[in-house]
Amino acid sequence: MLSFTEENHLKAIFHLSIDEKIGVSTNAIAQNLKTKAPSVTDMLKKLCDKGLVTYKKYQGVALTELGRKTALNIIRKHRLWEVFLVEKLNFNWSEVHEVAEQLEHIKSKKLTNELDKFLGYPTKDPHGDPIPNTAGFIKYTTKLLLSDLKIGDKGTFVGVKDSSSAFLKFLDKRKIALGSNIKILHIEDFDDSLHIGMDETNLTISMKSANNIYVTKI
Amino acid sequence: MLSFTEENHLKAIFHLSIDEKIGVSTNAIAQNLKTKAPSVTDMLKKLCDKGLVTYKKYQGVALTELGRKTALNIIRKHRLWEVFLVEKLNFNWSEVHEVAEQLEHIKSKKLTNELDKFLGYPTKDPHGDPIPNTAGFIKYTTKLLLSDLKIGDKGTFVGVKDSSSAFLKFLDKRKIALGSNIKILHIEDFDDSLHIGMDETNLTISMKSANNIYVTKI
DNA sequence: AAATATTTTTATTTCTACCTAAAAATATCA
DNA sequence: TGATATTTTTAGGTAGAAATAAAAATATTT
Repeated sequence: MLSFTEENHLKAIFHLSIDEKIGVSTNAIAQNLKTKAPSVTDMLKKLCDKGLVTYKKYQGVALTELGRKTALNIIRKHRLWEVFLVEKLNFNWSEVHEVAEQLEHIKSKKLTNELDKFLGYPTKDPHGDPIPNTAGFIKYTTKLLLSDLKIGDKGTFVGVKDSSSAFLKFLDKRKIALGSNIKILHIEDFDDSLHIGMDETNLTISMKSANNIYVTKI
Repeated sequence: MLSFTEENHLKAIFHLSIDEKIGVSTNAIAQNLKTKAPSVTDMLKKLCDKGLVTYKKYQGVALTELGRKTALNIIRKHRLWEVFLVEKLNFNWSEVHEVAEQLEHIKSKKLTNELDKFLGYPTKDPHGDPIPNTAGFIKYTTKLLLSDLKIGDKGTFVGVKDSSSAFLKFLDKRKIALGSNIKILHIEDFDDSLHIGMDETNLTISMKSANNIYVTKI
């Protein structure tokens, strides 16, 4: 039985492994979990002993197959709960994270699987992130950043990279929601800001924002 | 922000105060929480410092008004989750307790209140126990034990005293469910066992079982 | 009421999850 | 490459939640 802290470390390592091809660094984990490097080192030794990560001093960590499965199960729970909160309990997508961080640690296979069934086996969470299945299989869809599109391109908004509450509220205010169709009308030379056309209105967003928006080309 | 352990102690003290008119004993709490007396003593000091209980060495504890409100909020969450598990996720009433013990510690007012709304503001949990409202008000209904009925009396099964999984499964096997109407047909002199009539069938149950079944007289 | 039994508390220890400060290893750069 | 900077680890310490063993207080019994 893993502690909350152990589970959180596995999750952090999983998320940080996405980009990094090499081992995940101690500092990166510490930053992610808002803790300090020595605490992480201690935990890595423990997780290594438990066979959840491969860890060698000064070389960073990687998840073992078991560790990966475990991390994916936590992420599965997190995302299913997010769907529940938004679809059944009237939560906004910007408020679900904090509560899901607690709910993801509830231990009951039956709970998770029945919740999945109750929600109709959703494949995406409210931020567009894929929900792993029971076996820990995760179906990634190819998506690109809005900032990768050229003038004239059209895309459908399918997810966010940074799902901070502030950014999600920013999108709400501009009525940019999952499924919105976006066309690149113009890119400002001066500051790279994007003029985009949406179903009803046109608006301007910064390059920084465009870098946090995932789209699929249409 | 209270820890799980602190919350569990408050809950234990609440439950143990129901019968006991005097302060709740350290040993009773230890037994209830499957921990040891010295651990409880430590916790009582802490809870006293936080203004949640009144505690004097060797005199037992009682909840303060704040402690009572806090305990009732945890119980409210526990029972709402039990309803959710049974009504939405196909759990049997004998399997909900363990999971609800985890879910009751999730901290989010919005979650609790939205769950309450989602469930249609239930007033009873799957075992017939009343669900406190947001203000910590709990509506007790007068009920008596099946063992208090006399021959010829009729009652409706409205709750269990001992809600252990084993006892609940025992009731399932005999098709005794909340709402069942029971008539006392005969009481055996020899061992006090009860012959009871239910909607369809007649059966015999022990006095010990009858002592765990709450009914309202009809 | 004294002797005995029980309960509760104190003292001390363990384990987990953190921390700071210092040492060791690795990385960077001029 | 050597000096410097950064990262990571070790060492040692704090705080919370538990435990055991022993002491102190309360209850019970004869």
